[in-house]
Amino acid sequence: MNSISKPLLQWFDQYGRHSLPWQAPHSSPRGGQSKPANIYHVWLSEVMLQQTQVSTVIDYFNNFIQYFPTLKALANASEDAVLAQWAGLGYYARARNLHKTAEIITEQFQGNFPQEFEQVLNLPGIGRSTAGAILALSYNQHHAILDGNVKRVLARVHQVEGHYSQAVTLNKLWQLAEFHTPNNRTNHYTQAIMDLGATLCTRSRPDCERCPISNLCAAYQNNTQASYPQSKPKKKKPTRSIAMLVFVKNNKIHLYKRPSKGIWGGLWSFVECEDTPNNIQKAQLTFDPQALITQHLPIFKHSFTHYHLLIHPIIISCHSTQAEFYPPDQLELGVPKPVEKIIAQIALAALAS
DNA sequence: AAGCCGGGGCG
DNA sequence: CGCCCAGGCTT
Repeated sequence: MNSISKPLLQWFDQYGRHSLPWQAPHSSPRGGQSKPANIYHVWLSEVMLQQTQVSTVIDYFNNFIQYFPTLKALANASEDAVLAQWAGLGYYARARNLHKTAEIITEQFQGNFPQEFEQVLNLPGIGRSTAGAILALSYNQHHAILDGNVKRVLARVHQVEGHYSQAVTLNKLWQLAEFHTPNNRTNHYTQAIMDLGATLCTRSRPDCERCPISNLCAAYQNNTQASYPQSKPKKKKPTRSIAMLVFVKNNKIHLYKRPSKGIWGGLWSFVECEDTPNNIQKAQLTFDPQALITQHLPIFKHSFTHYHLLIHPIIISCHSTQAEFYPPDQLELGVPKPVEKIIAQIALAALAS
């Protein structure tokens, strides 16, 4: 069996992505880099890029390193300050683990990012693929990665049967990933196979005519590109309905910090309950017996990977509660996207009145 | 092995 | 509307 690494590396030198914000500047195509990669940047980008597309990450990455220029700065920040810059990116456990890892590295590794695979793998939020990517991209260590791009490329090259949510398929893909990863230029190869997946070997309409490894690709030879990777067995998504109670007092709104476990963990949100009159009344009275509903905003839908959420925002004015209230126009707290949406609507309504 | 965890973009 | 994205953690 032939490795795809040689033609892939050759293609990468000319057509790969060499100027992403987290890549070392002036990385020369062949033979090493004039400047070493900043492992803090590589680590941060790898975490941000988990289940998130490059185009989405770029702005968040640039903003994040403005606020937290170094690993030390990140470790010294509060979790809320980190979450505030992560808000909108999703999968908030990533941000909490990022912050925790910065603290661990500061305390246990004297502030230096570990260079041993097992140590990196043990850090929270870093699994097998991310650990391999960090060490390969930063130090040219010989490790395989297996992200969405690599899975798709290898599934096509080898016509791998089954979906990678099944352990058998995943193991096969890891074996193939390790087989193809070369001993030399592992850093460039790692970038190259991701670039190939992102720019040519795309999910729909792959550009096989420009692909440097089409002569090694079983799917191309058999014209079965559309059948790989095989699609995931689908399941129906349930729908839930909640009310978000926007308690207002002196032009400020009440928010509470959600528990780290569960949806929007660690972010700040409105009091919520099941969207029924009884539950709403109960929640309202519990918060403040004197509270009065002043407005119902239209119900809108927010979808997750595994369920749909119908959100019914209700504006409630109150007076006699001791709870914390915050000025909506200068929040320094991370809030979920739907909360941000509701706050924007309130601001508009206030402007109109 | 399966479920959970966001938000956006695309066909 | 369904699918997937530079996945990892929990159950």
